Amino acid sequence: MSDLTDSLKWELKKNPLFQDLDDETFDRLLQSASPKIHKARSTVFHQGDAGGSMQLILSGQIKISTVNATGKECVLAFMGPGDVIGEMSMLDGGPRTASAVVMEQSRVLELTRLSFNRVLENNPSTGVKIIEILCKRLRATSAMVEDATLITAAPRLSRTLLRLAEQNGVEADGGTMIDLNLSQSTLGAYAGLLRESVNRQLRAWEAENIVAKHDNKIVILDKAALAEISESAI
Amino acid sequence: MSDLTDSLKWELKKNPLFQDLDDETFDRLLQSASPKIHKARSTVFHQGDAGGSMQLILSGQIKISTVNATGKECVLAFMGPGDVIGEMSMLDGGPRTASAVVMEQSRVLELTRLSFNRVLENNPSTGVKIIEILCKRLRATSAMVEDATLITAAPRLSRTLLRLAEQNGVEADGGTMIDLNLSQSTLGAYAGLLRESVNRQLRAWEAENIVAKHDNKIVILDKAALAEISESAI
DNA sequence: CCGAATATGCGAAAGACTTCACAGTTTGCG
DNA sequence: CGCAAACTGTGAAGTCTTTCGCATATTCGG
Repeated sequence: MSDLTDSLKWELKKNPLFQDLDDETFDRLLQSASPKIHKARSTVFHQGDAGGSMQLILSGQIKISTVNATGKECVLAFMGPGDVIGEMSMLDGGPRTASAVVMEQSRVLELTRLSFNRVLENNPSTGVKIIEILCKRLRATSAMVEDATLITAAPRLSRTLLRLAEQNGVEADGGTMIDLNLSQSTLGAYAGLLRESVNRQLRAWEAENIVAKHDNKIVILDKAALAEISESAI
Repeated sequence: MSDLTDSLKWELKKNPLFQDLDDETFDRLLQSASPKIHKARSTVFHQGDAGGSMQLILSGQIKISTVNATGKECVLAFMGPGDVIGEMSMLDGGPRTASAVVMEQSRVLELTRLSFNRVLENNPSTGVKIIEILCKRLRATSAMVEDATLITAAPRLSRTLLRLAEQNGVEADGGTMIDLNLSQSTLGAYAGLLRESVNRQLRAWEAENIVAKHDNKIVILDKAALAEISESAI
């Protein structure tokens, strides 16, 4: 029996993934779904694990990242409320290609493959929603590949910031603030750069009033300048 | 009216994408599908275009790649017989994120969104096939992101070669031959390296009997050595 | 069959990032 | 409130790739 509150159910109903489901199907799906709290720095699932479930993020921030043999981290995505994570392994049965590490304490709803597949078999429109999610991921990941082939740090970081601004930007202080608690190391792992390089580049841009810091978050002051630096990509 | 031959139809039936379709649905889908020949160096679709169709490759080789503002190419994938390309834009209606450039004269079957959506709406299992295709793409692309964050040329190229060997490898000459006609530039654009770097690294490995050339194709002689170089990733 | 375009093979110099080392600062938890 | 752990900010040296320039080979088309 699920212990989901009505207000949570009502909240979930707004998620596109569930919008086309009739009440009965929706309720049945939620009965086998379990809400969980994950503390900061904990891991929702590990790279290499078998993945029989996906998680819908209700609150918090989670990063999807891998660590290679030498200990180098590579961040693939930052996910927040409304996003689902782990759907790939749930869908194709393959192992987790990356770990999900909690950046800010998060509340997630775990959906099992069994219950979700039942929905999928009988609701073609849910399949379409999943396809949309996967396409969106694929577009984001392809963009990362392109950016990652750039050589120098400036265009790489500028593209990364612009991408983050689109996904997590909020208007503030005469600029676009990237609403994530990012350390320079984590940003580096996402951009494919060393922490030191990120630091130096960011400081240089601060001096030029292209970016600023507020609340430990990055604010893009001069988007046009960043865009131009992006274009100068080598 | 489609001019597909019976032998072609029979061939298509074997593609997993169509396996679960009943004959009537299959025939209807093929009626609005058109077979096309594309010559080497031609483009099946352009980056930025609106994409209302996907292409099933019947024969040939096609590379999926982007070119940035500075003219630098980034190859996302090499696709061959049995693969579909362009499905992402067909499915989500977004613009093409990359161009499809023909490497060897190719025969493709073009499927339109309209006809395919009709199948999708009535055949949940086709949705599942598409989901599988997208998951596979996503795994491949994520792996590329990881590899691309590596700094030095040797591990990057070694991982690229191992990945290509898995996808397009055939046993030959006491090693695994990568069955693609790749120029060093193209390989570089795929690995995120300059043509010169690819050349130097390949020559070095040839001297160490780790790889060899046959028919202008790369043969991996010592997979273990390449794997070890991969692990030494920085 | 030949010529033009494309690919390959190198070498040397220059530049950018990485590495390593350390100090100061901030955060988080007891 | 205070300590420990993380994070930030920098400097200098070293390394590797990039860049530039050519010569040779190959390929494709006329």
